[in-house]
Amino acid sequence: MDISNLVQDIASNCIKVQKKTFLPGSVITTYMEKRKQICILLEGRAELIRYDLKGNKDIIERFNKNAIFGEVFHHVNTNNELFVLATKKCEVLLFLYDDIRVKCRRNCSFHTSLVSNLLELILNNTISQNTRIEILSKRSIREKLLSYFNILSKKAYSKNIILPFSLTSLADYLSVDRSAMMREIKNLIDDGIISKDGNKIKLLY
Amino acid sequence: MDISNLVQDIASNCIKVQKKTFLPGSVITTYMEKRKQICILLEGRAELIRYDLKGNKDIIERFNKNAIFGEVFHHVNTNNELFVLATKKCEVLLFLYDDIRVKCRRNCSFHTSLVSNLLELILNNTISQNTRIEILSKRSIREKLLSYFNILSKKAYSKNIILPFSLTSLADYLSVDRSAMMREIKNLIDDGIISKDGNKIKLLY
DNA sequence: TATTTTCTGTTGCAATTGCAACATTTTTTA
DNA sequence: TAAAAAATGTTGCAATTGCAACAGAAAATA
Repeated sequence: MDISNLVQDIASNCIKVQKKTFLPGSVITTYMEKRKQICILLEGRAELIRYDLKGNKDIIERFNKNAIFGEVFHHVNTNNELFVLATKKCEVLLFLYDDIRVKCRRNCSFHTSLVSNLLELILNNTISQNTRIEILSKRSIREKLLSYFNILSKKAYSKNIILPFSLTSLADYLSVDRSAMMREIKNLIDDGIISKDGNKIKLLY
Repeated sequence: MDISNLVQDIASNCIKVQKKTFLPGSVITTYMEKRKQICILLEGRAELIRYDLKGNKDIIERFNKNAIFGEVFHHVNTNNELFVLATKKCEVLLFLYDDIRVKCRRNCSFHTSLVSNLLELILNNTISQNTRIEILSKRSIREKLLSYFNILSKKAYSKNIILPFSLTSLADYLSVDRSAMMREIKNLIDDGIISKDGNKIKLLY
């Protein structure tokens, strides 16, 4: 999908869509009840975070290019605020869901196209979410790892896969303790189920 | 959201949207690569299932009224087929994503409205998914339970909550062993954090 | 290039969890 | 309403996991 056309259109159209730049460390948005904001990350990297009761920083999600996020996608409560922080320089499209939904009824072609683009972005997001849920549903670290490796393998049409992020991030994604995950990876290697060279994994079954 | 208008419209319109009835036990759809089907459950109850390597029936998701599902939402592989089975009598709307996406560009008001409705359904689905992911991300059964109870409590604006499904289903939803969950619920009661009467839970903090 | 930060890898230990196997109660179905 | 099925509740035990605390390698930054 190409969002650049969309951005072009926006420049010459009516609804309240903002394009903004955020420097690393700055707050792109906060989620608070009933604002229904949608953001599209055109460029850069950001994190959805929350500070828990003990004051620990809790990274809930990481966003890369083409990610779509915002409070419309979350059940937000007043007493646990969520922030989106830029971790690299970000270009972001910001608008309100209601602006899209309501004005669409006027049958303006631009909005139709925006909704259609939106649909595609959200759909991609949904697929990733379903994948993650399926992995998180597994009961053991071993099953989580294998399930994740299988998905990567099928996407790549190969038994040789390259982890798209660091092992530390992988542990976050699988939502398990990193050292326990490392131990389990070692077990998988010892059991002859996989082999590993850096961030390259080979499935041996 | 009211989907009945949408269904009415469909009767008098052009795209290939089917409305079908399924009896309990029958297969509503199977997910196979690259068909991009979308289904909306107007009435009834269904389950997304898979048979794992050992032949165990694996319930991946449960669908109720207004649920939206279909292979567009999943990364599907040829060798692990997914089925949607009706568990009660179901009324289902079936169509292909591409039929919606492509014809929308012709700027027909019905399709615009369908896409807009679709957007809303998918958005609801995304919110549920994010909620579930947040819960599944917790490392212990206790945290999972509390996190889930909190969400229910905030939705209900009350410390008194009613579980929307059985404890057995709750264990499935949290993706933990049922007996271990029961034990942890007892611990929460013993520690004076919650009280419980049947499917009614009271948060004591 | 030197220094700081992040990432990888490892281990012991205690706590949590899944599993299996029950009895009992409630709900559904014939 | 009787019988079957599903849900609840409980427990011991073994396996898995998280946690803490390291050391060394690699990457990022000044």
